[in-house]
Amino acid sequence: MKLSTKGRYGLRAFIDIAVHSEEEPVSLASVAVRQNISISYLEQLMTKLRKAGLIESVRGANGGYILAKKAGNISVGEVLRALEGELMPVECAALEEGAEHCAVESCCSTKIVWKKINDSLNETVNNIFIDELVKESKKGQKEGAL
Amino acid sequence: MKLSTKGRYGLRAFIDIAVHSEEEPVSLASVAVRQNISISYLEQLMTKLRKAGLIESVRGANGGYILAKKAGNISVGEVLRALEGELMPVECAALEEGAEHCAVESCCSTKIVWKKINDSLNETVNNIFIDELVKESKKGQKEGAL
DNA sequence: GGAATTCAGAGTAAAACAGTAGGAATTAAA
DNA sequence: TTTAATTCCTACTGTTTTACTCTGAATTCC
Repeated sequence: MKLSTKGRYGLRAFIDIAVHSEEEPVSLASVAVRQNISISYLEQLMTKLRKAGLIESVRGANGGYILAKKAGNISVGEVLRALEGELMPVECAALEEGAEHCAVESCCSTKIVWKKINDSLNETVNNIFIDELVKESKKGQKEGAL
Repeated sequence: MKLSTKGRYGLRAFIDIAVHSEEEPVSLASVAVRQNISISYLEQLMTKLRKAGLIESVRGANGGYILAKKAGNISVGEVLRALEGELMPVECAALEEGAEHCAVESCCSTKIVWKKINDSLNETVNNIFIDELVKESKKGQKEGAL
C-alpha cells in the first residue's frame, strides 16, 4: 500500500511552483533542477494538474506554470487526487451505505473497515492546504541557509 | 494507492476464522468455500498471520486454525500489518522528527503531509478490533437469512 | 495405511509503475 | 524572421509488483 511517485513527486513539484511563481511563471526546467526530477516526468504530472484546473500554463519562451487558484484554497487532497485518481485504498467501500448484503460471508463487516480507512485518509488530506506547506518550505530553506 | 488482495482477503479470512473457530479449528477448505478464495492463496496468507502470532495452526486431519488471542485483543491494524507489512503509504515519513533537512527543496514540507497520512491510517486501523467485526458479521448473516 | 490437513518454496502471467523518447505547437526575444 | 525556450502530446519500454498456481513434503486422525 504505497503512494506512487506521481503523488509524491507531484506534490513536491506543486509546492515548488507555488513557492516560485509569485513573480512569473515557473519553468519545468527550474523545477527539475530544484526537485531533482526529470523534465519528461514532470510534464506528465503537470498535464494532470492542469486538466484538474489546479495550475495554468503559459506557453512559449519564458513560459511555465502558475497556480490557478490561491494556495490557501487548494488542499493537498485535490492535488493528490488529480495525480493519483480517487484516494480509495479499497474500492468496495465506495459503495453506498445501506447497499444490500454481500453474498460472501463477512464481506460486509470488512466494508466497515475499508470505509473508515478511505474516510480518514480523505479527511486528512482535505484539511491540509498548500499555503501551509509553502510557509513550511520557506521556513525550511531559511533554516538550511543559516 | 490500493490495499492489495493480501490485506483484503486476509482480513476477511481472519474474521471467518474468528467466527467459526469457537468450537474447533477451522480448515482452510471451509474458509475457501465461504469466502470464495483459493486454498493455495489462503495458505500464503495464513503463513503470515501465524508467523505474526495472530493465529495458531493444528496440523493433520481435522486440523485447521484458531485465533491465538481473544478477538477483542486483536486490532485490524495488527492483522493488516501482518499481511501487508508496515502501513506506510510514504516511507520517508517514517524518519524521526527533527531529522536534518532534506537537500531537496520543499521535500521537508511534504514530509508533514506523509506523516499525517501514515498516522491517521494507523490510528484508524489500530482502533477497530476483531470482535466488533465478528459481531457485525454474525448480524449480517442473520439479516441475510430473513 | 490412507485421507485430510498444514507447511514450504518455486514458478508465472498479467498488470502497474516509473520513467524515456521524439516531435509538434507556441511564443518571446535577438 | 530566425532562433531558442518552452509547453503539449502520445507512444514506447524495462522493471517491479501483484495475484495467484503448482508440487510435494510433513503431520496427524481414523
